Amino acid sequence: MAVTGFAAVREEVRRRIASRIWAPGTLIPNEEDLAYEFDCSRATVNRALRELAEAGLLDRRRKAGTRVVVNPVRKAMASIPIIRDDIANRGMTYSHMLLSRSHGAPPLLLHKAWGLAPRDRALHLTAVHLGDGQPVIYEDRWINTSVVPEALAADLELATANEWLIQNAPFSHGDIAFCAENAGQVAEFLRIDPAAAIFVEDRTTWDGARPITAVRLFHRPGFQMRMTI
Amino acid sequence: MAVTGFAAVREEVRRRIASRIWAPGTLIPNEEDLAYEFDCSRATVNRALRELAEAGLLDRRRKAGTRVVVNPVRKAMASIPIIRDDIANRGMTYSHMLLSRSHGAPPLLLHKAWGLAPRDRALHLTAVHLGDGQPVIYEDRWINTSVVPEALAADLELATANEWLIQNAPFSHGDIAFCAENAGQVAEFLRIDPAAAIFVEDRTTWDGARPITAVRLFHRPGFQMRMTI
DNA sequence: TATTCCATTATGTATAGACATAATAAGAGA
DNA sequence: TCTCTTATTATGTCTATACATAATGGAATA
Repeated sequence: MAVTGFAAVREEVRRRIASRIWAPGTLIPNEEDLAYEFDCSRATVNRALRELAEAGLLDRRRKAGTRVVVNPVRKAMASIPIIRDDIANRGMTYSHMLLSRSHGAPPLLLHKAWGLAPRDRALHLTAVHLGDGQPVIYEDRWINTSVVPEALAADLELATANEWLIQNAPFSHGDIAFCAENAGQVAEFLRIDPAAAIFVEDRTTWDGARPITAVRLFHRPGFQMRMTI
Repeated sequence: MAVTGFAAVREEVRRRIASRIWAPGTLIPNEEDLAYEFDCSRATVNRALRELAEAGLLDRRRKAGTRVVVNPVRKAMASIPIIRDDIANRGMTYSHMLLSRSHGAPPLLLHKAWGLAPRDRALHLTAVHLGDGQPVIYEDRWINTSVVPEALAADLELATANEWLIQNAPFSHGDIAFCAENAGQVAEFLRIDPAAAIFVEDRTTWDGARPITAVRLFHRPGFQMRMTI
C-alpha cells in the first residue's frame, strides 16, 4: 500500500465494502492486521474505521471485532439555518412581524411533555417571517418561562424569538419533525389557499433535560428541505 | 483539571461556548495551552476540538487558530431506513406491489440533470409499499440504465427496486429533498382524498458523478420525518 | 447441569514526539 | 508604496507504545 494517511485507508476500506470484497455481515480483519497490510500504525487504521462506523457502514464492538453492517442505515444531514439568514441568502429582504404575545396555559400535550406543574403558564408567540414583504413562514411558538423567565421581558421586535433565545438560552440538543398538512387556519397568515399543502416543521429544544421552547414553522407552498446522504 | 479524556475536554469546551465564557467570534486558546490547562496531551485536545468543529461549533484554520462560530449553523441528522424495515419496525407486515414497469424516455428535467444522450432511455417503475395490506408509500422511480443496464433484467417482485439497487449498484452519495404537495393523481394509489396534503421525498443517488436512480416517495398522510439536532 | 470466574482478545483511548501544511506576518527588495 | 520571499505559528496527521475496557469462551466450581 503506497498511499498514506487515514483518509486513504478509509477510502480503500469503503471501496472493499462497496465492491463486496468484504460482504455485508462479515467480519473484517482486525486493526493490527490492517495496519500491517497498509503499512501504517494501528492508530491510523483506528481513525479510518471509526469514521466509517460513525457513517454507519461498520459495526464495531470490543473483542467481537469489526463487522460490515448488513443494512447500512444511511444518515442524512441537513443544515438548519437561521431564518433571517436563509431568506437573505435567497436574495430577499428579510423582515418579521410579531402577531401575538400572551402568557397563558400551554396546550395539554405540551404541558405534559414538558412536565409542568398544574397551573404553570408559558409564553405564547405567533409571528410571520417575510421576504420582500411577502409571508414566507408562519411561526407558532411556546417558550418555557419556568426555565427562561427573562423571555417575558424580552424585546422581540428587532430580534426574532429564535434569535433572542440563541443569545439568551442556549440549548444542548433538540428534536425536529417534518410533516405535510393542509394550510387551514394558517392560510390567512401566509395569504394562500386553505386547501394548499404546506410543509410543517416541529422543533423542540432542550438544555439538558429542561425544555426551552417548542415551535411550529409553517412554510409557504413550494418550500423544499434539502439534505445530503 | 481533574477530569480526563477527550470527551470531558469536549464537554468543558462546549460548556464554555454555551455559557459565553468564550463568546461567538472570539479566538480560543491554542491546543498546546489547552493541553497544559487540562493536563493532557495535545492529541486529546485536538480530538475534542475537531469533533466540535465537525459539529459546527468551532471554526479551525491552520495558523489562524480556533474560533467560536458566530451563527452556529446547526446540523440535523436523520436515519434513512430501508422502507421494508421501517414498516416492519412499526409492527406491520410489509408487502409491496409493482404497478408498472417500462423502458422509455425519462422526463426532460431528469434527462438533462443526468446528462443523457438525446435518445437514451431509462427504466421507469411505479410501486406501492404496504403495511398490513394498507398503502403506506407510493413510489415513482427512474433507473439510469446507461449506468445499471442489469436492472432491465432484474426480478423486482421479491426484492424492491431499492433493495435490488443496494445489492447491485452501490452509491457513493445522494441528495434528498422534502416537500409538501396535494395528493392529486397519487390519491388513488394511497386510497386517500386527492385534496389531502402528503409528504413527498425526492431522492437521487450517485456513484461518483454517475447518476444511479431518482425516486419520488409519496408518504401517506400523517407521516412524520424525525431528526435530531 | 448450571453458574461463576477468569484469561483472552479487539477495540478505545492516552501519550510524547515528530514532521507536514496552510495561513499569516514580517522582512527584503524593487 | 508595493510586491515578493521567508520565517513563524497553529493546526493536521502519523508513529510507537501503553494501558483501559467490554465481550467472549472456556475452565473451574457448586
